[in-house]
Amino acid sequence: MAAEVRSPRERYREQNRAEIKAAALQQLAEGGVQAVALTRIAKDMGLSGPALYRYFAGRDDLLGELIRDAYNDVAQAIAQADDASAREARATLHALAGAYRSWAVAQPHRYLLIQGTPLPGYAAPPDTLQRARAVLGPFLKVFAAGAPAEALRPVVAEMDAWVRKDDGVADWVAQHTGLPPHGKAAGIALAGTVLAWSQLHGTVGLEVSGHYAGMGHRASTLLTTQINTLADSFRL
Amino acid sequence: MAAEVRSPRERYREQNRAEIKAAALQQLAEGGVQAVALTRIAKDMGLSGPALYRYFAGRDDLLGELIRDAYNDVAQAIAQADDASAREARATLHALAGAYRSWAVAQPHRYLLIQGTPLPGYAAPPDTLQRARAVLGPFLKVFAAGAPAEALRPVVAEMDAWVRKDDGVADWVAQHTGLPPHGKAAGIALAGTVLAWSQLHGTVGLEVSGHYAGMGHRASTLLTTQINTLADSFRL
DNA sequence: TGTACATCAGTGAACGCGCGTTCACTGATGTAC
DNA sequence: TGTACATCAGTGAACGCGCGTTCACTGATGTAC
Repeated sequence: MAAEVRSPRERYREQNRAEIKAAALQQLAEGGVQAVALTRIAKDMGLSGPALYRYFAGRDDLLGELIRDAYNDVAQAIAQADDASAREARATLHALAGAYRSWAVAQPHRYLLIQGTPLPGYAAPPDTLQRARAVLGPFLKVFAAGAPAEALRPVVAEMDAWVRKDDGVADWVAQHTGLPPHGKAAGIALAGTVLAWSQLHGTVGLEVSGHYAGMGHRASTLLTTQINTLADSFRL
Repeated sequence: MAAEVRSPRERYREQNRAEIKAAALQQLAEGGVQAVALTRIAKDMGLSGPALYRYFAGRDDLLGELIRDAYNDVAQAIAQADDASAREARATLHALAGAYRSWAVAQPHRYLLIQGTPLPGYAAPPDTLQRARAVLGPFLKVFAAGAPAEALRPVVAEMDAWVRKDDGVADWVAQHTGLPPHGKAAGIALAGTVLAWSQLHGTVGLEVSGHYAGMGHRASTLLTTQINTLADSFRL
């Protein structure tokens, strides 16, 4: 990404877009998605309502941007944890899971925006799947070297079949692991990643939704324990 | 529950309440919580809007009822699976988990109503916690006989401390297991239950939110595998 | 069996609200010669 | 350096919508004597 030269107008425009998004995020944090209202954003910024249509095609467009940003942001957080982590597989796994949880806990509304109840009537743009996969990418590499326990065999088998059938997922695996899609390791990597994702969503989703409130445990303990068990079952 | 004698008026009233709730559930299924609108329910039923205030104090009251019902319903589904299941612990666990998932998949909107993104501005009534616990109650009994693996020690320790501190949870455990709150088994039962809950929510929540769409695995395989692994780690 | 009253279901009008979005427009900023 | 034009940001008025909720009221159903 080369730093492009931008005209003053372009810079002004981008700054305003950013300000609109920031206001939208604040409303999201305060009252959920339904509270994100163009009219009110405009008022907050000292603009008239229609002015926002210079920057976004409409409410759905703005929400789509927030979703895009959230995916990119959490993906980046995990990629950073990946870079910064030790080489040892189990430690890396804990780092990745921790980054995922930290991101979510720090901004629950954004986590719920992308992983919570789907927005009724909102049609996700086609690149959403890729963005979602980018988030989980670093997990693939960790599990690729795993040796799954016997009990995990059914999941691995399904993943094997999947990666052979779906070119998109084969590319995804190849990109993060360098593995050919027809080897055993691809299925293992996918199995571990999906299991990790599911368990992450379980722990983090319940925590972020406030369902652990008044319960006598730390979510971090739960997560650490689950990750350890998962690592055990892949002999990492 | 004795079958009480009801006056015609009372029966009429209850039937109407039920019809209102049914209409609300339909709207919930079609457009999420935000689509549940008293005005439109009334129109669907051939009534004027204000008429509904004879039956519910307002929109929040109606939503509260839907939430109550959903908790009761899923709790009953799980209790039934408990009754119908074999005595063997692992089989029972699979039955409970399967019932949970089946209920959720059959009516995703109701699952999301109670386990999805919290409704902004909706204050859950105080008995909600008890209802939520009732759902998970049958799991306690299954895990009470478990022998948790070494890796689970931190979670068990926190649960031990919790059950000693919180009378509500001690009662809950005692009710479903007959265990005294200060024994080892209480903490084990809680640990298994919370872990199961978390993993159930992970699998089912992602499935119900449509995040597995286009993925090459069956959610049931994932769940079965996870439950097996969990049962292994408790030596069930 | 009949009358007087109380309870309850339901109506229609109205209030007040905020929303997304369109449209014709004004004025400022940038660009080409 | 100056002029003519094009582009763009932003406005104000307006449309149309559905919503939750209150209120005074009508008519039907139930109850007490």
